[in-house]
Amino acid sequence: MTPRSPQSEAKQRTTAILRAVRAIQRGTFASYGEVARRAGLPGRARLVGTVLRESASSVKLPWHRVTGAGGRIAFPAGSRSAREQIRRLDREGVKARGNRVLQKPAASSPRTLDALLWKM
DNA sequence: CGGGTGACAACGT
DNA sequence: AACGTTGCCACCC
Repeated sequence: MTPRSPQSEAKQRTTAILRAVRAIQRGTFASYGEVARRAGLPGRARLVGTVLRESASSVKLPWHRVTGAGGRIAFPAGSRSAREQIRRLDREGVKARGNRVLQKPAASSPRTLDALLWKM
């Protein structure tokens, strides 16, 4: 839909990504790759990271609900950001050990989509 | 145009 | 489980 100027396209991508991130339910989490897919941008996990980094200081987002593949914390272990993310997740009932988020019993299951796609 | 980089992912060893 | 590789994509020099 609509205009196809290079910058407006970039803007649309950003919007789609932010929307996908905001849609992650409290107490759940999703990987960069999954956020990208939900935003209609399969294969652009890195873009998700880029957008989050740029939006960090300008927009309020549940950024802590975005993890690396399989629940891995993307920030360096022990870094300020990593601890902050783990603390925020913990407050929502999502526990982590080391730099890895543990699966939450009933609530979040970021695996379901993959499970369906990959018949696991 | 070419090379380096990064809040990534998948695969192999 | 921990790395190293390769594929990707957008950006910046």
